[in-house]
Amino acid sequence: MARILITSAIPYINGIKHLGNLVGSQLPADLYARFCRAQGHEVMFICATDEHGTPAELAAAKAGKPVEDYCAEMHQVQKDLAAGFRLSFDHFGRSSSQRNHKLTQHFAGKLAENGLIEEVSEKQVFSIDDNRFLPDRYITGTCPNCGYTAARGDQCENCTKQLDPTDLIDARSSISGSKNLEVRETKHLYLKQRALRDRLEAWIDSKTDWPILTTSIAKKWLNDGDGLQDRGITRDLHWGVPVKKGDADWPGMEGKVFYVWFDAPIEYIACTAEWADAHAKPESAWERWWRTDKGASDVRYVQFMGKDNVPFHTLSFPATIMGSGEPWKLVDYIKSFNYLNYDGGQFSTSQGRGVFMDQALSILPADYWRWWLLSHAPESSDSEFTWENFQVSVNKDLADVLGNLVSRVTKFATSKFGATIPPGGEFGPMEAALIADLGSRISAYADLMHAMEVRKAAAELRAIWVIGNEYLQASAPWTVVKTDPNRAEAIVRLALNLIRVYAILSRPFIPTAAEAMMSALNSDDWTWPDDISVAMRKLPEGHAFSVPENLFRKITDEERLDWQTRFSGVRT
RNA sequence: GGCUAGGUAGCUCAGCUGGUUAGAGCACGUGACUCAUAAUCACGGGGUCGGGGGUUCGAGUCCCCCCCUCGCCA
Repeated sequence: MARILITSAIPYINGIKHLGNLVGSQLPADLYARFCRAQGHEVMFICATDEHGTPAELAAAKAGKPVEDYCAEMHQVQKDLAAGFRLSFDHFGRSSSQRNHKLTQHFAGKLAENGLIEEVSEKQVFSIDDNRFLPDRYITGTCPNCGYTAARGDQCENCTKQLDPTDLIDARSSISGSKNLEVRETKHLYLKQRALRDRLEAWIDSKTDWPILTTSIAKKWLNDGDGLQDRGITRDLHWGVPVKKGDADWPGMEGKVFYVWFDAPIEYIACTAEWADAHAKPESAWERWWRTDKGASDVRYVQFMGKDNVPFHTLSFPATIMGSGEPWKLVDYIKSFNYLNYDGGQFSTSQGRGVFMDQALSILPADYWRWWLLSHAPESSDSEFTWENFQVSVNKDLADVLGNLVSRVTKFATSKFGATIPPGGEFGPMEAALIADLGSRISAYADLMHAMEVRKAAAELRAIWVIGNEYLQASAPWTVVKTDPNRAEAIVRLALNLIRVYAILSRPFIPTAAEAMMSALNSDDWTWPDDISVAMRKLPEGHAFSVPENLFRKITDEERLDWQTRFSGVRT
């Protein structure tokens, strides 16, 4: 039994995530976590909300709420949606937790001790009416280059020229519109990533088993232009982790907070501590996952994320860990995803385009989405959601191939032999062939799941479902029963056992349906079928079972057309 | 403009270091079956592997040029 630490990129607190966000990290991470648990491994599966930063402050202001209240509410919303999608986090924490405050301050203190923090004075635009410094992109004005009147402080979107906020003509705050701005001097902390560049590169180079998508992005940042740059890790904001050096105050940094991208990945660790707190466990309970000097040396740490998050996880966060000089666990494997597009364009949170998690659950149960999203996960390239494809996949794979199989087996068995496992006959050559085929396919499936080949694993699972139908068609118990009832009983006994095995194999993808199957078979034995021959004889003769409700219903053309129209426009 | 990844049957995609008649699922056609959610199973039609050169006994698979899509960056 191995110990596996799994983290999903933490979703930003601001708003409900769309299906593209879901399939890019949380959902495949859940698939892997469920698979590892099913195989009997010890798993710690962590996710949280990423709560700090300007967008959260602005969203709270727009909602007319204190930012603390806004974040607490949105955290609960996201937590409920995660539960709705059956995401099996061991803990769903918050980057605003006290645990994360302490740990973030701790890391900053260690980095300072090791000479990796530099204090830099810089000039930034301060909005007197907003009583805050403005990040460059929250300053609007007229572009001096092309005259575009809505240019941002960092770049003109019209002529793409890079700008400095002070270049803008008629600059104003995009928060309040106020032109009452002035340039003020402010001091910030920089993490000297350059000093860690060679160590980071050596570490990346040692990861020969990582996907090219991951390492190429990291190397680009290490080598492009002047190479890896030092990075500001503080901001002049109110909402965030106050800048401290461990437990001590940081002279000159009063009233400032750490930058959201500094504290967010640290939340992976802090969240595990939150988990321990929530379960009244001692410090050692979470430290054994993260501290290699306290039991984590045998932990395999896997991160899931969209490709846009790769630089932060391959460079920034490792720089924090390495720079601390303490024996924290570094990531062992990064599984990154491309983007899911929506009906010919992109999913867009800001434009409200596509299907969002709450909307998805309001029209169909989680399993339907989980199956489609995972079996079409954007692994090798971007992939595309279309309603036609969704309808066809759900109807064919879930309703016809799997759902109907469960239905035909349980109904036939009940009508001919009653609602117990029939005792007659023996398994013959057909059964032996099926069991042998099943054994090699399950082994292939497990290998793909272990390798996190999500699409291929889904295809293999589907193929495993199909051989159940093939077997039934070939053995034809509905014909055999007329002349040789004992033989028919053996066939049915095998088919019923097969459904229990399918429940185990399918649970990582479609947990709700899998549990319905297991429950219909009146069993609670989720042991992975390493010995398939034993697993196929698990349900004893006379064991009672029931006919479940249809596991999946079909999506009608009318529904598909309705949804297509309903979700074509902008979310309101 | 630079960089990444792609462009393979109507659709969604597999095809590791080049090697027998290019594969899967869906869709389509024919047949079988009737236990089942008009489900299932078998068989079949269909592709000059974006275009053009080149290397090789042999290229979807390597090299060069061009075209197109997507993303990142400047």
